[in-house]
Amino acid sequence: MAKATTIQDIAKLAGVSKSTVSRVMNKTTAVHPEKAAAVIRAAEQLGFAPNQFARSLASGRSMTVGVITQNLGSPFYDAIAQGVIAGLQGTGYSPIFADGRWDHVVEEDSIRSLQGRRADGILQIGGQLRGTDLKALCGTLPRVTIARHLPSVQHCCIYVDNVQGGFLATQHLIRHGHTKIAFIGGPHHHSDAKDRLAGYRKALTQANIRFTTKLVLEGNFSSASGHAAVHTLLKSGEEFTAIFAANDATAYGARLALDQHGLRVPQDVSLVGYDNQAESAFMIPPLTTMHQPAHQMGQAAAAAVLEKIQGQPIKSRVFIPELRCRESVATRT
Amino acid sequence: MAKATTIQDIAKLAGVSKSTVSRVMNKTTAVHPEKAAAVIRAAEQLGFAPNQFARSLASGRSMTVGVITQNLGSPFYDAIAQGVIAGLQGTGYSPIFADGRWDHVVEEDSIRSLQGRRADGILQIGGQLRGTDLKALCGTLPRVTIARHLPSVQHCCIYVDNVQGGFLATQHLIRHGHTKIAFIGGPHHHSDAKDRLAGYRKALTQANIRFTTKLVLEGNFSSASGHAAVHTLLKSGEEFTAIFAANDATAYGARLALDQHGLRVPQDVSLVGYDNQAESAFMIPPLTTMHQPAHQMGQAAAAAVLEKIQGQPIKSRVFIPELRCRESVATRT
DNA sequence: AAAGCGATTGAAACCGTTTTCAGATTTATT
DNA sequence: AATAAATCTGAAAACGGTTTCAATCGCTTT
Repeated sequence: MAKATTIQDIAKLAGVSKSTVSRVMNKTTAVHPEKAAAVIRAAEQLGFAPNQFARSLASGRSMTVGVITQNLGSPFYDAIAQGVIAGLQGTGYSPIFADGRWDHVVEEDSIRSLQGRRADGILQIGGQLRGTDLKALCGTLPRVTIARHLPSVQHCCIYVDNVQGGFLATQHLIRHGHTKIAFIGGPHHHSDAKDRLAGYRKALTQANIRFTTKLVLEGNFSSASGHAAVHTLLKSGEEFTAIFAANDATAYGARLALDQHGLRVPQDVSLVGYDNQAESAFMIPPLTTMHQPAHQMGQAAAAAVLEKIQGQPIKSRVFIPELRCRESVATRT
Repeated sequence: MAKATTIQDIAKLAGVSKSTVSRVMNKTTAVHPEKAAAVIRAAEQLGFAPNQFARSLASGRSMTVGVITQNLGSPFYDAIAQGVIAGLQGTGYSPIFADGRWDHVVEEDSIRSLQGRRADGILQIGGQLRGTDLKALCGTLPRVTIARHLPSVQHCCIYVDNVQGGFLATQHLIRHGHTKIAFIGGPHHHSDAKDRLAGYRKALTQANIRFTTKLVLEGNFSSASGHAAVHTLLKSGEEFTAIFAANDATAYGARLALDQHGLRVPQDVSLVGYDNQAESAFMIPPLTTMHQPAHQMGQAAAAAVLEKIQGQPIKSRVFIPELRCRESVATRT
């Protein structure tokens, strides 16, 4: 490969020293305007792209932030990742991704690898590692966690209040006259799913509706699990007039199963999802769902980690999900 | 931050020279087993994580491949990106992403930035840059393009045959007795959209069905555009019994618009999409669509660029999309 | 006119590896 | 036993920047 042009080449062409070129590129010290111009001209002429490795090695800063993702491919997490990318745009910092696959071990490896690449900060999207482990692993490396709340005060988390989200969704159904509301959740151990369930129970309690485990089904955030859950529910014979699904994908599956059993939405069964996935507005009928500002959270987290890298103290931030009313909920008469 | 341990520290602790430590770490030359053991012990004791920057700077290889994405957030491209990640897993190479946003200028900047990070290879997903520009920009840097066909022989492309895809989708409708088939495409200048349209026309021609521009609508791959297109189509008064949408998102929008006009799918209008997005299997009715092996393409591309980095010659590869028959197409009687 | 000061500048050290080169030690070959 | 070949090893030179340090220059201040 044609050897890349270096700072040295530019120095020669512009008739100055390496140091001066470096100063022009980084604006760290004033240089004579005339020489600066010459340097810039030379750089353009040679198509100079500074070697980030050399730069990082010398300066000790890598100008990257490590992003630990889990299951890419899920709309909510994808949107966060895109928010992170957007938030880093134009800051001089580049994201470098490592996948944790919701697995302690893989996640730890990923962090190690990011450390090897000397990331200046860590952005953790979801994940399994407890706060203390994370702390032990990263030391004082600036880090912020997205979409997860770690109780450690030291740790900055940008997350949404899932209890409140579950509460609002359920309350919406209750306000439309529903009392027999099924909940299709996520895996029992998943904290988001647990929180949404807690919100569901809270709304029930507040409305003096008796909670019954017969109306809560376990899913795994997939459409297939929503589909299966509705079959199970119908077979159980338990009555219900509404379903709150722990995410939109689950709601899609539930919707299809209802249709296959001849139940109409919303006339026979009302349906509320969670995530406000792009497709939801075009479902039949358009799905009422909880909107989470995922993109915005990603951006906020990017900004936060940058501040932290600059040594500023930052605080955790919690977002409140919002109800998006569409047409999948009907009033129970 | 506590200064990271270096190869030098290990050398001192193990009583050997830096060179020897390096050799042990990389297994480049045999070293006396006893010394090697001492080095390994020392490394573990100190929790050594080699500085990738220094390593890359010295060796000239970065062990990264630059991935240029366009609009992240679209299922097809996302799936490719995930395939790339999967394909790189365990190879020692890490992906580093840069977004091109379907914009010449941004894309060029992204490539520059990747060059600054001294990526060993470039993986371009979609994009605008013509082959020649790309070549001028990257020089001999190994690169492969995904989901786009650049005619330059020198260039390796991993793509799907969109003409064939459009043909198969349309043929499927024709075989079910449809002759008045509308096509909701993408932007006129988008090559995927153009190719799918070409396939549509080819199928029509082969079946001796007259092509009319009144049945082709311009969309932009969004659900909203599909929704709008159906409104336009219905208002135009042009008869049709089937719709072929250039992607699934467009099909969702079309589906909703049909529903809002009291038209049933598939009884009144048959519908075929393109992409086989995860949600499509759970639409009402489940959507018949063209499946593209996106994940597989991403993996293939990752493997290809790795081979190219190792100096092996590689060739372009074209995938054929497959029809996934579900329930959105009915036989016209 | 001597001294002091700020603005510029280049030389050289340094960042943590890899890699080349040559020397030292062993082992194999005649 | 002498020589050649193979095996290990450390010193030192890259790699391409940043940063410290001291020096130079042109002015301003006593």
